[in-house]
Amino acid sequence: MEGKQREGYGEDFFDGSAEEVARELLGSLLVHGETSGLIVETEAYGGEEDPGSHASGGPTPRNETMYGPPGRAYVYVCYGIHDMFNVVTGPEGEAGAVLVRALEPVSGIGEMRGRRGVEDLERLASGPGKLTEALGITGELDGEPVTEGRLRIEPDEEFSEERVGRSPRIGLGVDCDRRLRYFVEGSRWVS
DNA sequence: ATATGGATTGCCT
DNA sequence: GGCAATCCATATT
Repeated sequence: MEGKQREGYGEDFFDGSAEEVARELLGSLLVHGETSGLIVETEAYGGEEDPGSHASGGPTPRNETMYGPPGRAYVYVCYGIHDMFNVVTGPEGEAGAVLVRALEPVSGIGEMRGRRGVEDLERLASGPGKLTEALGITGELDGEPVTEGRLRIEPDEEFSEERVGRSPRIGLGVDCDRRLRYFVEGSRWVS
């Protein structure tokens, strides 16, 4: 055998609820070109019943990707400056997504440093806007599958329950009770 | 047609 | 710790 390529997840992996997928994505590898990082922090966003979700007001041109098939990238601009990377979850027709908030840099670190203009490893991808800049992810990738192609999510590490921390989601003016943020406890790479 | 406010970051005091 | 930067979808007139 040669050219052994790591298997990515299938579309069915992302077909569950945003909460399930958010938990399961911890320890997966996010890959774009030569650059990649281990996912150490995520947040779950639901559909119309979730006041913190972009889909809380029903379908609009902006959030239409969230209603599409699972396993696609949902990328949008925040504060007019930063791109945010999410993966669509749940069945087509139902809105749901998981926001990836932080990565542990794995490969292409020189390229990431160049894009970020930062040397410090801990500041390379420890935040939702930082990791998209580090990996070169932009709105152009909105709707792209992460199961195949240039942008992929692959299985890598597994974190046991006691290593997984939870907290309310960050930066929302609503829903400060539910703990829909998942992160690797004690990781240096969390935002 | 115009006004508002973010799923943030980095630089300032 | 506080706040400006900066774009566009969405709400309001």
